[in-house]
Amino acid sequence: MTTARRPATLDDVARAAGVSRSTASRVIAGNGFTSPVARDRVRTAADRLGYVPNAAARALVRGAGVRLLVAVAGATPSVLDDSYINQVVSTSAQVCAPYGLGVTVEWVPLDEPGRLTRLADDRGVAGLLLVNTTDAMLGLVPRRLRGRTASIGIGSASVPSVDIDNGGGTAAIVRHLYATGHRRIAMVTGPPWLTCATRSVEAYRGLLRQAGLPAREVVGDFSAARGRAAAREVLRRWPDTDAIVGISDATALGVIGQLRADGVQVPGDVAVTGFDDIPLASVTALTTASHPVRRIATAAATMVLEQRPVPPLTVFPSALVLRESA
Amino acid sequence: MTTARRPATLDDVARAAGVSRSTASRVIAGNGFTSPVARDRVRTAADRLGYVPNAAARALVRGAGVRLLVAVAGATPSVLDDSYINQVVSTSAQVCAPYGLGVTVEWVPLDEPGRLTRLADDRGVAGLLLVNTTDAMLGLVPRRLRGRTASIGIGSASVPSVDIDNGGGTAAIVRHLYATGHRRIAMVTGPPWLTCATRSVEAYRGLLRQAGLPAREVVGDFSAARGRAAAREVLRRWPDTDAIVGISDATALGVIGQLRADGVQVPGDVAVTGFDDIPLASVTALTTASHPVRRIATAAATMVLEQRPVPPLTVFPSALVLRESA
DNA sequence: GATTGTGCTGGTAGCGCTCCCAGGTGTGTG
DNA sequence: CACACACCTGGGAGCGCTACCAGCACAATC
Repeated sequence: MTTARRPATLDDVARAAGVSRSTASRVIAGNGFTSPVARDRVRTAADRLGYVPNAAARALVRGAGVRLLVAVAGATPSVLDDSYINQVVSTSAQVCAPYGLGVTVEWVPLDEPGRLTRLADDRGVAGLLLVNTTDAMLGLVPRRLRGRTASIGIGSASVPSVDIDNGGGTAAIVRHLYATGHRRIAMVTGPPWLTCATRSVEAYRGLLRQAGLPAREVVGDFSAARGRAAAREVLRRWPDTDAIVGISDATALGVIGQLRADGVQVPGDVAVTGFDDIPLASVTALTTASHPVRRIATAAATMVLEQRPVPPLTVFPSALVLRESA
Repeated sequence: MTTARRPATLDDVARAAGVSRSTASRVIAGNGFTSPVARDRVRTAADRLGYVPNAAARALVRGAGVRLLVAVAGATPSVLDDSYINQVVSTSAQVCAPYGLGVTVEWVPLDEPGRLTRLADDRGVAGLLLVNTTDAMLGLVPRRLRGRTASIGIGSASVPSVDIDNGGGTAAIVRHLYATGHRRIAMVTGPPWLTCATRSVEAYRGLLRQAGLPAREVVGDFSAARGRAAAREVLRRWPDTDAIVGISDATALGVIGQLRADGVQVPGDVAVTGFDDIPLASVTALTTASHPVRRIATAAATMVLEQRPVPPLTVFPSALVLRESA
């Protein structure tokens, strides 16, 4: 409305409201004593001038930082292209917006966890979101950011974390396969250094051991491409396999693509399951387990932004989603 | 290595290097005259102290802003959940990281483009990335941010834009269908208000008209769910359809899912094509056109960050990707 | 009436940085 | 030898904001 050549500052607001800058600051920031009269006048003036607090100035004086750093561990920088990571970043950005904070993603090489320290030492970093967290990273969070850090996908005492119940989800899947008569169940796993992936594998192993069945594992990396190759490897090593558990939906879709290309019927000859329940899973009729990434990311980002002191570990349940591939 | 209780400031660096703060600033920021000796001493001191410039202070004095705003137009806030948007946000965040800038996403309702002004008026906003841009939005970019704005997916004189060649990609697909003998070609379109989606539709219409064939259009929205419903509608209205062009891969996969569920052979009875070449397209053997979202987003974000004055419109070519669905 | 609160206000010192300006050197030109 | 002009430096102001502190009024208490 106002033809603001120069955007309004707190001084402008204070002058327009006929109070001091201090009072205006108190009203806007909402701390300290203010009379109803002053409150009202400052608010009106601010509205009229279209005043928007300057995030940089506020951050500077508060020593607060202006962005959330999403630090993703991985073997190569290409982890950042992953759709899971994309969702975490995008969701965090949504959560941060109302706080006037931005989001930044960075890759932390597996063999150089120290990179985390360097990245997080930037005073512009207001909080830390650890993804694909390794144990090494937990010890490298700068003291300044303790209490402003959360991890997605690892259980830890030092840093609050939020995760899906990988073990539970995988167990439900394996139980379902067993219940439907499968006895020669293979798994395409995730990278072994990833705690959350490991939990799935452990659930798989545990259940098979309990049933007196041998495990058949091929290492994967969540990708569809690796899933294709892994499918071949599984059938080469154990040709009588009648079910393949994928660590992710992408993996499973890769497996299915390869099997069908090789003339193997799914689920006729081999049942295949995924994990994540991505939108395409319903279209491709994939049996999978739910993985509400956005809810997880929202919970984690909120933990950081609000400095929730209490819940050290939040676990979202994973529900079995039955479709046709198994 | 230094036990930095308090993080190093430029003053600390200057003191350690034995120069004034001004000189240190010049060396770090890399502008103004500095002697090789001073440069070296300052750099060494900065390294030793682990100095990282304070983004907030820098932004404050430069009047610069601390984050890139990705503004996405759409009917509902759920556009922000879209995987395409996720990729744009995530890629932008990667591009912004080295600049010390964060990223924020916000939804601009179709029926309230003015929201854009309010969001962009925040002084913390250093640049603007418009996605799913409508004409109304172009006029609402605050003056302060002209020249710090780019649009993904619209051709416009007022704002530099970068986009995929939707028309060319779709034309290549339609030509391929025609060349392989299809004459009753339907299309599941995108939302009509979206310029970039419209270009695809126009290419489709133009080519059919040229060939003397009637257009068969059903409105979609890029989603797989809508694709399923649209497939039904196409076959209900034009039962003899022998090819369906999807506006996106998700749409196409939805179409395929529904067709197969209804006992229609793909590509035997009906050929189906997508657009985007998402990772799963190769797994599902979908014929499609490439759409390098990350390269597009990188180009757009870079335009904003570096204030490229020159290229008003960058168009990435879209290549036909032949697979088995058509 | 003196004293202690309680509620509110304005002045002011910075947060860490950049940038302008006034100066300092040293080298070349009239 | 004066002068211009390059290159380089330090001093200092100030970006917009918050937080601290002193101070004022008014009421409640002794």
